[in-house]
Amino acid sequence: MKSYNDTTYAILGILTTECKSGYAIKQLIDRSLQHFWKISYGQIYPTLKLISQEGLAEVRTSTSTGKPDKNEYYLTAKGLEVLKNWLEQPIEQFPKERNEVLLKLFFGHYQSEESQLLLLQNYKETLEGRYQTYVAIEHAIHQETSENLKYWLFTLDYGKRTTQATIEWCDFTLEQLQKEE
Amino acid sequence: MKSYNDTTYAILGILTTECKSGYAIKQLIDRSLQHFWKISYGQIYPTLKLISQEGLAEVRTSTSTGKPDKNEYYLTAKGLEVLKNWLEQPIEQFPKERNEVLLKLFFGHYQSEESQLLLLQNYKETLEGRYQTYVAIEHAIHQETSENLKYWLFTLDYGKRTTQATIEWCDFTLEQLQKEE
DNA sequence: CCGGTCATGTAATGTGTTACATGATTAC
DNA sequence: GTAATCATGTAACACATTACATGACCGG
Repeated sequence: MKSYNDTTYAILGILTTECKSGYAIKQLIDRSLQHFWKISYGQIYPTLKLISQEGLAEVRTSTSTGKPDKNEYYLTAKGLEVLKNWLEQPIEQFPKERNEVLLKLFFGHYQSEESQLLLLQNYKETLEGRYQTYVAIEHAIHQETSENLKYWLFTLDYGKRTTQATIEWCDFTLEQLQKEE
Repeated sequence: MKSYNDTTYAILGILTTECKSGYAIKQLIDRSLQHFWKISYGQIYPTLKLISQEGLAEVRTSTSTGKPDKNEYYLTAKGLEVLKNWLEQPIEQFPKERNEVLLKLFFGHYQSEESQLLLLQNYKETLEGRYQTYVAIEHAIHQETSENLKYWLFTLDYGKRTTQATIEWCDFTLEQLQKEE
């Protein structure tokens, strides 16, 4: 079976939900998957074009008053098959992040103490904001009765746990840095 | 001040250590920074060329018997200044990872149970291996008396804490998945 | 009338990976 | 002899970001 990149599979997966237009896909990712996936319009629209060219989805243009026209993509049987096949494949390369905060801290010897503290304080604030977002999403989707709910909660739990651990690391590291002053 | 990409700053930072050749840089990153940074030779060698062209480092070729020649790059005053300047700049965009495991789990409704379990079990094993690596590095560098030691331990602590939290999430999620069978 | 949201798309650029090419030495 | 480590580099390709371009509607 022909293989595509992860961006394509992500979009294919989202097309199984209520989100069927480029704009809606961007929104869903930014609002609900932002802690483990990101995407730009520059990827979405060309990929949607590819998906329909490959016969993985059908385009239907829907018009509604008061809003611009939108192109909605509906998965075909072939599209669903490609998605399911990808889901069954093992992952060869487990994710390796690239974290600029850690990179700067690694070279902390050449950095001023103010910058070190500011770096970690800002990171911590960002993480606390994220944590609150996860809690808010959790409450919001708990109402739903989708088949997907269970899995969505798993990914939220991942976000909460790793964010919490990182916040604790920030606290500990800040403490260590301030102790020596 | 002219700005460069993070890869360039990462290399500039490493040139402050004992690692001064392309090969040594690759080794250091793969062995000690692998939980928050990664790089390929296809980035290293062109970037080193850029760094010397910009006058941020000087190249000296060292010959030793039994080994190929190597090009060693020594930071110039300008190079150190550029590095320090970057370290003082705040981070605008805090890291957002892209995690294929979570992406697949998010679409778990379309995945077989075996695949779900295998995905998480493999992920967990990988994480446990990583954790052991961090512990090993921690022991290895504890001997050193470098000025950098403190900061290196902070980044290792980050690795350990977030990996541990993710392992616990794997356990919890696996339990939930198996409960329903 | 201005900013926000809805909506689609392209082009240029930036960044990263992979495959290829080369070749010496060392240890088994 | 053959695999591993040391060592450098390029070219093709894959992938992602950003800026640009367009335009309607709605609320204040």
